Amino acid sequence: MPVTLADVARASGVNISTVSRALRGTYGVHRRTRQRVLEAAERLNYRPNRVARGLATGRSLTLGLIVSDIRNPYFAEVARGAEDAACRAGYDVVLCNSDLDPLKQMRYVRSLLEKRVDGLLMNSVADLDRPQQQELAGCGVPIVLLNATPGVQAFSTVTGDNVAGGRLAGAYLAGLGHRVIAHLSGTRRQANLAARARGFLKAMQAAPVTAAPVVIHGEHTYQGGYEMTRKLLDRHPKVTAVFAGNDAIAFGAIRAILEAGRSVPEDLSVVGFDNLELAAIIRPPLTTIHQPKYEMGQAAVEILLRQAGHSEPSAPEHHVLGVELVERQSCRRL
Amino acid sequence: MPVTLADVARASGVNISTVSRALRGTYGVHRRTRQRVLEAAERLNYRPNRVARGLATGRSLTLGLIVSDIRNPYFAEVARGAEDAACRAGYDVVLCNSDLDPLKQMRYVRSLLEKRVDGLLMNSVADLDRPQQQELAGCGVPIVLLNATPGVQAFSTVTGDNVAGGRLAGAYLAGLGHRVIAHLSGTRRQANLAARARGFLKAMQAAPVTAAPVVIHGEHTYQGGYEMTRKLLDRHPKVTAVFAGNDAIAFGAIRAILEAGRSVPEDLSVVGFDNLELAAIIRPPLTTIHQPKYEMGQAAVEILLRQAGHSEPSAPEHHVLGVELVERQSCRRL
DNA sequence: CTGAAAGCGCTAACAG
DNA sequence: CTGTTAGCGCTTTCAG
Repeated sequence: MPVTLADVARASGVNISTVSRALRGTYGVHRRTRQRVLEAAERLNYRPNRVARGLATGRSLTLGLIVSDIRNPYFAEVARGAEDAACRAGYDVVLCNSDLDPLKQMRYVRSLLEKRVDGLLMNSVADLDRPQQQELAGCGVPIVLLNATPGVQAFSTVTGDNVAGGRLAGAYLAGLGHRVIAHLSGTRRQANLAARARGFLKAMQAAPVTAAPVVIHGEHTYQGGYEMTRKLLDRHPKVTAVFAGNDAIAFGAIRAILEAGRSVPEDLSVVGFDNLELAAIIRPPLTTIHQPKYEMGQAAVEILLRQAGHSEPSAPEHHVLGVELVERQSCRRL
Repeated sequence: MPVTLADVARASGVNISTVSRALRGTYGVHRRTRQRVLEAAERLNYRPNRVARGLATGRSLTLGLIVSDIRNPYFAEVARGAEDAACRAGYDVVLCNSDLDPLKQMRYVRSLLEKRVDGLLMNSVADLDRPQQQELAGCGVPIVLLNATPGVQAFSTVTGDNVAGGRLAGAYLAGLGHRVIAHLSGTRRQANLAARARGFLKAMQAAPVTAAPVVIHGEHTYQGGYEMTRKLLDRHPKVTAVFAGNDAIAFGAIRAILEAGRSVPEDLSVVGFDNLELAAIIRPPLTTIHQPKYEMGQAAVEILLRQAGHSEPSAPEHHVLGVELVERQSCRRL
């Protein structure tokens, strides 16, 4: 049904391969024949079949994006950056939600490879076991990992500067005069949250804090933040400031603080991490570490595109993007 | 480099077409030969090339999803529902962000068609001109539209019951004893917001309201809600309740109300529409009309899948999914 | 039940 | 500059 190269060739009285060349404008083709071809293609409303082209060239002009859940605004932002960059280069991206389930993750990877994607963008693969990681490493297409510790794996990585961010948050709070500061982190296996904690602790060492900082671990979610904070209020009444490992935790923390009849920032200062859109909207507006999510998606795709050309697996690239503190109204000077 | 059907055929001593049949389990193949083939495939770690298969069969097992912006939590939720349903059926979905720009939208459509997607899921095409809509209608793959008025176009549609939702909101507020109620809507061209307004007005007619309801139009965003509400507070001081066309507008409204030194729900009740996750988190928790976003994505994909089989264009299907009022704490009885 | 062979629509040498 | 000719890897008649 759809019109093919052969149809255009027939209509313009030249050979099919001439049509191919004329349409793509690679080789020299006589101006007049090219003209004829273009007209015929236009008239017949010719649309190249990218599947066929993909088979012939071995490149699908498609990238795979595996995130845990696109409903997480963090990943939505990354996805948008990735999609824009891909689109600009003529690529498109197929979206997969893994829910952080290793099996689901591998199923998607295999499926994408069968589709011959030219590159794979996924969040950290820390939850994959050795053989699975091996399989990935040897799959033949470039892979870039989001929020993975650079250099640990054989893959390229793009991440925000978590250590610097943690340090920034800690130093800011200390600079405001706080002396008893708590940190609400995620589960210990979350590499990026661990890095934020590390940075924070480093800042604490350099600061005139009176007590060793309290660090609480839990789920890195709104709910988790809520629960950690209830525990905190209960057990550590002297704390005057808290640094949350991410904004979701911070939102939960604020909720818990308000519910306990105390107020932010009068009684307790809080700073988050990520700078989700919501951070500016919530009351009080949240002071937080901005992570360039859109740019991270973008950077990841650019790496992929750069490496997709080479048939030899290229050396992994590692980008760590700068973060900055966005001051709003959830902290006060002591 | 990758192993092909021919490799497996060679390794198992049968013809390539036998391998093809054995692997897919369509036709009868002797159990023993099938066994041999499967073993060889396993041993060589054979992975079918879906591009090649797509070229041969004419089906790509891929769906296109065009939304205005995946960062909009509404679409993220729809996308997730769509992706889950697609995945379940062995399809995958490529994500496109159109920013509601008609040109971008058409570019994506063409690109997806070149890729031979088996179906297209996109938000309303109201902003496309006639020829563009024609092009879509004749493109040869099933299309389902989100939030488009059912039956107006030649396409299938999936939408929430906007009229019922608007009516629900209006009746609820009236039932609470409010007599002067305002509605904050979007631009007039937004068909779904217009439908919500219609439902609301209908409820107002049936209610013992004293004044004709105030309807304000503006941007259907947080910012828009903020601005409409400032105008409202300024010009219509007697209003005691407002129905916002969507949650984003409602959030902006609440913000404006609080900033004006008044409180929700003590001074002013507000109800939203959509039931974004955020609605439960914000203070005060927002009473709103729940729209089954995940299910809408799912339903849309199911239509697509059903129609993708038939070579003849199937008759458009229209699903309007029920909505319900979720009562939280942003409204009070008068 | 299995093999041979003809494509799917396009690209890419290789000749002219 | 243009035509010929092989494929890309898989499915699908059509014979056997």
